Amino acid sequence: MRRMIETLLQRALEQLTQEGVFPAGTLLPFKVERPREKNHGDFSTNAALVLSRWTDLKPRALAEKILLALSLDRSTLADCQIAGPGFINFTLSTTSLLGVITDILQAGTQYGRGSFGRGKRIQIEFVSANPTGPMHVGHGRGAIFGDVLARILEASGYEVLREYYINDAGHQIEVLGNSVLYRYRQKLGLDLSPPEEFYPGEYVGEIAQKLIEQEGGVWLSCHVAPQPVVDFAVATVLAYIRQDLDQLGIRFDSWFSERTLHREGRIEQVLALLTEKGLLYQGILEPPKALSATETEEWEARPQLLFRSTRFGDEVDRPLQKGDGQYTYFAADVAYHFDKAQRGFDRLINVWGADHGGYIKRVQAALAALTGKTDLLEVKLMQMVNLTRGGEPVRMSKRAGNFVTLNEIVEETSADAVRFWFLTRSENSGLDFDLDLAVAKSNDNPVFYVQYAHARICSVGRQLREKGLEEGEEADLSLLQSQAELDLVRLLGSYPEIVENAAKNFEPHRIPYYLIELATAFHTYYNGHRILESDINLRNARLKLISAVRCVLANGLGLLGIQAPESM
RNA sequence: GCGUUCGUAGCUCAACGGAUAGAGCAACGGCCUUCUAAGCCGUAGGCUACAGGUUCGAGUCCUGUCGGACGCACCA
Repeated sequence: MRRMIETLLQRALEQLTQEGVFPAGTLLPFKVERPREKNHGDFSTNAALVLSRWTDLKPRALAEKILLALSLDRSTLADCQIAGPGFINFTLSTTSLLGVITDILQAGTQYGRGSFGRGKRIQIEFVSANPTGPMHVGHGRGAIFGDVLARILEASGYEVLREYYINDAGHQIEVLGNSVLYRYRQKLGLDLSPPEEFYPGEYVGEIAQKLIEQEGGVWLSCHVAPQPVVDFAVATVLAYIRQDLDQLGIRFDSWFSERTLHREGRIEQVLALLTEKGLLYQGILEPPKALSATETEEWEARPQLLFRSTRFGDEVDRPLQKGDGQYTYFAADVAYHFDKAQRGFDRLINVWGADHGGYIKRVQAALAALTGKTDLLEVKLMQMVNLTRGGEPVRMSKRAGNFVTLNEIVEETSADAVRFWFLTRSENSGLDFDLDLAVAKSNDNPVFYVQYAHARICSVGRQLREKGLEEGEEADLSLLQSQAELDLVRLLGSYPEIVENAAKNFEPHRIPYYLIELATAFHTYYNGHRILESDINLRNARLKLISAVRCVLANGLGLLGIQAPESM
């Protein structure tokens, strides 16, 4: 419907160009959108406002001309008026408005799906939590965001690959291995002092126990974790992570191991490419400004292998090798992102925590250097989750082992509740998660409100059958005339645009907000109108309407990975 | 110090550069002999942190100030 109005306007503008109102060949941008205020019609365009600068006319005068040039079909567009500073507002005829009910019932689960992403491949990397411990709430936010974004993009026609980057190389992994080995030897009766660095969480002991059960005391005499122990530890932690993800209904298409980059010499390959381009050099970095005076004194200037990321907008050049000659995490990440680029995706999305914000420029610099493309990668930063209990902040530290795991939270509440809670904020605003509120399953979490609307509609269906009645195949929709009914229909009609906007802007939170609005409109309607009227025609028309509502609620909840219960 | 990001009702948050800035919670007052009251209706609550600028039009874009969060080699 919006497209139709756009086309109509386009034609009118072409005509006006021929008449000399606009200079020939000018680009004439304008927008058609649904006005917030409902007495501004069903659709509205800012064309006259935006385009008046190309003419001598005032916006309202130009709007007059556009209006005259429009060839309107009165059976679809009942009214068309100039309002405010020069908006042109379109009002649909009731027949055409009510038509969406039929559209929805025909399309079913397909309603709201779009095709603008068709033929494009998009990769989304998310979670990528280090396999050194269970997932915590912060990971959960990224996990849910990434999962829902993927679903929304798929619903828009994209081919989406969900990938998890496993940081299974580096110092942290050694620490994990040594932590497990320490517990393992302790459990087997050795009296030991803990290693200098180790993870204290309970899960470390569990892994050690499993190791004993599986392999007995073969590693008892080791002081440093041998590779098989490290591998065992990583594999077990990854299994925990998969469990947590399963519990939230999140799956990945691809698990990419950092270690393979090292093992297959991929880092050397990408460094060779950068060398060819003259972007590597041995240099000495300035001490960071953040250091205090004493820290600056301790700063050890040493030559390192550096990448000229400043040429691509980064603040300083970035080291690719550590003092001991090992590659930095960044070096592996350059190789990883080059690999992604070579896999031929049209777009890459990374979902990262806000604490990685300072990392974006250098990765984009690396991609720009290697591929020449500057807009291939989009990074969505998830702001921090502040965990509170009864309003008091809960301090979390992996080092101290006192963090609250994602698993605990999901168990205490539900996957649906956690999903909705996280999704009803835009990703770049901080998020407070109060354990007591979430556990209370109160109305503070509107997921129940939306689900309840769905359950209520299903309940009407049950009532209908209990009374031995049937929903008619055909219904006279023109009987739907009340304000509440038309409001509901308007909302139903806007759903596809909501999904499209969510996909285009990478903003999943638009869906839950829409669903709350739709549920509100439904609850209002339900309280004021009886569906199971004695008049069969009215009843059938209303049944069609609420079936359409049920369908959109189910589709929307489906996009969020949330259940649409038939009863509550 | 530099960078990123945020600042909207008492609280938690919405608002593709559009028209009179909206929800939920909390507060107050109503609605269950009828399809689920996990619901509905109403009242109250705002100089969108502050000051300039761009625009026909700014919570939204630009500059500055104030305040919070996150980050700033040799971790990942």
